[in-house]
Amino acid sequence: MSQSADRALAVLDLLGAGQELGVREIARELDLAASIVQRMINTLCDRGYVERGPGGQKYRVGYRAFQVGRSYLAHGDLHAVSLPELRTMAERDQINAYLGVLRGASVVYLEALQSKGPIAITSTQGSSASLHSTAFGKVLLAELPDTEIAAILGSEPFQRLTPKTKTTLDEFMEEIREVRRTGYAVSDEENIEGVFAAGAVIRDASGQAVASVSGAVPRHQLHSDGIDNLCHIVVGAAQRISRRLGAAPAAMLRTSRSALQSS
Amino acid sequence: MSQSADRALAVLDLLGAGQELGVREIARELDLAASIVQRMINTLCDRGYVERGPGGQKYRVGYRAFQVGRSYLAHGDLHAVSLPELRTMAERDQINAYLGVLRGASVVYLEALQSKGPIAITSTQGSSASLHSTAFGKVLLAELPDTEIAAILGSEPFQRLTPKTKTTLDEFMEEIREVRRTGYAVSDEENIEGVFAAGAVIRDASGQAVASVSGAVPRHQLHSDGIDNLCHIVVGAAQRISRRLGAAPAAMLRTSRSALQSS
DNA sequence: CTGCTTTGTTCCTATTATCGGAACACAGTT
DNA sequence: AACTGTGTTCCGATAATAGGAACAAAGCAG
Repeated sequence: MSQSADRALAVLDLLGAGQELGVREIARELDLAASIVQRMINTLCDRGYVERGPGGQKYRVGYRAFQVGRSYLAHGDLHAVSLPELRTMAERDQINAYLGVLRGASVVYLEALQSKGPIAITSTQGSSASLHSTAFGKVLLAELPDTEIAAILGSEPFQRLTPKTKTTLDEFMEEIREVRRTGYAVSDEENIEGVFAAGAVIRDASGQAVASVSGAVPRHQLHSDGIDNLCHIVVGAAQRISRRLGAAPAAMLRTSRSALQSS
Repeated sequence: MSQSADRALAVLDLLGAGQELGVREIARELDLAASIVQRMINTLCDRGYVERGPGGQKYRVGYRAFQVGRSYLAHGDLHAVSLPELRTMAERDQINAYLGVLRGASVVYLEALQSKGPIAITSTQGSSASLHSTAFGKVLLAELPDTEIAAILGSEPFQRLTPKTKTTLDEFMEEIREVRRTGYAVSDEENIEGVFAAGAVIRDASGQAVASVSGAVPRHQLHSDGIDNLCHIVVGAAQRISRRLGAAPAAMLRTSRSALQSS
């Protein structure tokens, strides 16, 4: 809506990818005149959202963006309440523990705790993952009406991430129905090869699904009853978090079809 | 420099304080017309930097700000290299461990690990602290020329945070000389009552001070030789981190007077 | 050393996007 | 029902922005 503001944010978006960029480099990428980018950079620098890299030539994300972004976790009690549960999963149960929310067409990881196990699964706090291949995505999408799910997932075939990734809407909706019945979702090497994950939704006091917990372990590490065990731990954690957010125990069972958000 | 972009960032800054605000509320705070704020909010929302609160009326920081802000830690190896050292401090040595950088007239905490000890010291990742009262501030300022220190600290008397806070430039510079001699700094209940902290700088491959480690413990928890022990641990951690960043062992001893950054 | 290229940065004015008061729709209160 | 708050939309005068061109400095190849 506001061109200048939008361009400034576009610059920030670009730098948010992680690497340092020069003014003309950014200009080329965004297809803008260097002088425009220069002005945006200056404005962003003045407010600390962008800063010069060590070399003094290129620019990168600034400390203010870090501070402001951090405050995202402070809204509500979600993060604070979930952290102890995630820690337990990671430390006691040796499960990689994640907290995520549905934003746009992705899951955004609010927290990602790595267990001390042998294999490191590399999803970090702040990163995002696709919806059709993760337990996160299934469990969060299951809350929405079918038409909306299709709209969010977009055109088929969905991106194939592993041989086991489900790439058609039919396959996916089949599983969504299962998720709605059982109250949890699994991803059996559909997102990352060799990784098995389970997820369950977290509800707030109004009964709406606001986030999701997920636990992931190396596939080969699972014993015979390992899957049931993993699902049990994840569902239990999600329920305890929901209860501490004020969700009524009864509400945690029902599958709310109301929209999570609009946009 | 760019008015619109600056105003959009001002809105983000305001929301970054943590609470949800309405359009007119923001307009009043920033002394702008509601329609301007509305346009900025729309732009910020489109890009995910701002989102509607659960109520649907007010606005808050969005997930994109979180993601972009997170990428601040990915620059260089500083955070990744420091984390294990901080963990050791927190878990093995029962010390609250912090990693901070000098930005503007404050220390910004890149990491804040709480030890499992009895007393929780509440400085969180992303928060900031004053320079004149913390070990962080002393050790980072000691790298700069005297005139610049005075400029950054601003007008006397400095804000009194505890009875032991040093509030005059003379007192402070006295201590800075001591810091330059010993290579580390302490804050004896100068920032928070009952808290004793020690800090040491981290240098990168070029020998420049880029950050600082600090360890804090409850004052009464210190034994007779506790202070020496704390300082030793902190200095050791800072040196190991510096070495892993490529700093030459010799460079870690010298007190660089070169400017850390301009602005 | 010199010319070529690329960088960040500044200048300037036609143009265009922004400003912001006023008006609207809705919600909660009195 | 009148009032006061909210978020949101409209639109013409106006002021801020756009962006090509020019500059200084740095890096590199010949």
